[in-house]
Amino acid sequence: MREHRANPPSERSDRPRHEAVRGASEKGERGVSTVGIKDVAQRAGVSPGTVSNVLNRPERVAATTRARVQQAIRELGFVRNGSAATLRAGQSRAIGLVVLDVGNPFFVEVARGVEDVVSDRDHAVILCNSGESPGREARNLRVLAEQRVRGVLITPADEDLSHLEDLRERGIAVVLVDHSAAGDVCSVSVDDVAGGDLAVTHLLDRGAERLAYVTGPLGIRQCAERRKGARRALRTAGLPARVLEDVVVPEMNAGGGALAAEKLLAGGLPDAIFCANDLLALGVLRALAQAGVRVPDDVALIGYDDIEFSSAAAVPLSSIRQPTYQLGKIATELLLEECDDPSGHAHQQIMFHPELVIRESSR
Amino acid sequence: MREHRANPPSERSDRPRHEAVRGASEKGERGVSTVGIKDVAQRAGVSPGTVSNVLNRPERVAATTRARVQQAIRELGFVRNGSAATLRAGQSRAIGLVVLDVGNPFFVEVARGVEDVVSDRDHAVILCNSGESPGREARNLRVLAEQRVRGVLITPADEDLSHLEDLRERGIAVVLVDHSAAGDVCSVSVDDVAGGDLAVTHLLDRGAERLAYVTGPLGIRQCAERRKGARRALRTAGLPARVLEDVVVPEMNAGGGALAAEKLLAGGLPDAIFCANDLLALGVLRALAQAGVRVPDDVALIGYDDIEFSSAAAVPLSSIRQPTYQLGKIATELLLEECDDPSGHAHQQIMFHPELVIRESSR
DNA sequence: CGGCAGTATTAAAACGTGTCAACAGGTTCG
DNA sequence: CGAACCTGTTGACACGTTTTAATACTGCCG
Repeated sequence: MREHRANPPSERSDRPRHEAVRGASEKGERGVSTVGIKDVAQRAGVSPGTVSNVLNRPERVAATTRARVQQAIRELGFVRNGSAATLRAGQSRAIGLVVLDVGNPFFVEVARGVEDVVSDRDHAVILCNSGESPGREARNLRVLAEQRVRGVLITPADEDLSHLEDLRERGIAVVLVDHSAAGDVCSVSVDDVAGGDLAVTHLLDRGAERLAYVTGPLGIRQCAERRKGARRALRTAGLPARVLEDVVVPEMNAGGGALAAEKLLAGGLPDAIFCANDLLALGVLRALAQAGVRVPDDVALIGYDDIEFSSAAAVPLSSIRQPTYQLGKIATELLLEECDDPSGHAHQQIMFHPELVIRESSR
Repeated sequence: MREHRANPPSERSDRPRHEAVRGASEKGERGVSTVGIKDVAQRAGVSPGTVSNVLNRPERVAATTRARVQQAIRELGFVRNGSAATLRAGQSRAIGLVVLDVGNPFFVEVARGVEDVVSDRDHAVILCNSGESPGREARNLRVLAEQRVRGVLITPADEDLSHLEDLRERGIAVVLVDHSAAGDVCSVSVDDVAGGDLAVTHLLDRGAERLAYVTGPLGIRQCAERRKGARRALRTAGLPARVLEDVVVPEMNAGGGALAAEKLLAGGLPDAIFCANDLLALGVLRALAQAGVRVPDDVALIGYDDIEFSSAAAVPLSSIRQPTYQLGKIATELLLEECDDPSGHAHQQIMFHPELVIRESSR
């Protein structure tokens, strides 16, 4: 097992590849030489083309031949070289999924929906994390383009969708996830304005008079839309926008929530806090508890996404529930449909409706 | 934008590819034809080899030439075809990471460690989820082998490591994560026996006399080792093994925890419960609370992993903390070291020590 | 002015698969 | 009995990049 193939092996012209493979039937002595479709063909006594057919259109080859080839594949331990296949085909059997935060259970659930659909069609999914940074997002997209993925599911980190347009010009289908868009692209989303409205209306019903909205950067569409919904709720109730204070933090996780809570504690607490996601809310909750503030008695709190942990929190968290798994599932179906028939495909914008879940934190 | 390249286009022999690309300088009209290294070369007035050099060893080409090539790349919107590069090189610039559960914050944290190291060396990481199923694990490994990844980081779903041996015979390096192993492979793990001991010793110190161990399948090494540690703690305290009842559930998540709690409620509650991970513990906690059982007054509870949510739980959860991020980081460094110099590489087994974190749930 | 030591660039040969036109052998039909 | 057809199989080529050995160019010294 020497010399696994260091980077520049330089001279390796005269290795007797076939013999090495054939002679290694005792296994363990095989060495690192890869066995290719040709080796299989030789072993099975057919041409490489037939082996390729067995792999890709098994129905076109006679049952007995097929069996012989498959046995040769097993005996030699052949695994198809995906790069060569992709190169030849012009497309890989993979799609990309670019999310804002893999640490967020919301996206993990979306990913489950994606994977379930994709693996049925034996494709693979390449999961990328943009961390809400447009820079990382761009790098991820470049990698996906290099890999020649069939399509990309993405929750964009900002409103600039020009990178996506570039992808589509290259023939890579794109579906927006949790982000609605103008017209000429598929998208699957949840009505965030309605969600924001739902949350704040609930807090107002409960008697809140001074509110805070804890959020990530407003460049992120979800954050901006939920804010819009929140303000709509105020208008409906006949209240001025100034009763809702924005608290913007750079990261939408528990750390960001803690930071927001510090700011609020320093500046005077409101009656009620609406957080742009549950991670923020959990961070706020913990920081408030440490400061001796009682939820919901001193401050009511509501989050967004209804992740699993919310119901198990110190104070079970009210939240806005979204059909998360469905989001991933439908988006993937749309994407694959577009991949399979790009010309006959009509772009769709699908929008789900969110749902209010009331728990202890705002009771 | 018609006909993106449907599956069997059948006749497309005489398309004038070059012209199509060159003529599309107004962009938007470009069509789907891909621009390759040759197009760039032609545009910049150099040979394809030079373009390749600009991409891979910029220092070998004169500054003025380099600039011209880079401009051509921009103008044409060229992105390198990763498959072709991989095919030629025999290896892709990617490593695989196979985890038991992407939904588990423990593995998400490991993944962060991996990604931070890997992106410094501008490689990519392909994240796969085995869902604790050996079958899915095997499929994932096959995909990774097809992609010709440089190496694989894996938390095996069972004790059968033969698939990994196959990979290594193909020249794909393997490092075990959170799993220690015999001798001829690198591994990075945490002493699970010590962790189990720590947890149960703590519960015994607190006065527990009848215990339960809530765990996933004992085929998973972590579960088995933690159990071993738990029993060692009993022996040390001079107690018989039968005071610790095993409650095995199929999935190590909150749902599994709830299931375990039902069983315990039906069969008579113990004094103290040790869960093989925090997700299970959170599930147990919630189910107990619903049944009106108070933690820690009626039952003490301790989890494992110390994920972020544990401290924010309804009853803040005691747990066993592991250096999770480090686990991913060190494992990746080991893997890349082995990839870079397979012959001069000595396999190492690194083992960290876990730490007891006491919170409300066992106070 | 010839030759020399660099440096910059090129041409051509791989890498392993998928595709497609062509063909062999067999069967059915007129 | 030959023609038309069908099924299985074949060979050769193309996919886009990297790499290596060879070649062109540039000053520079003898």
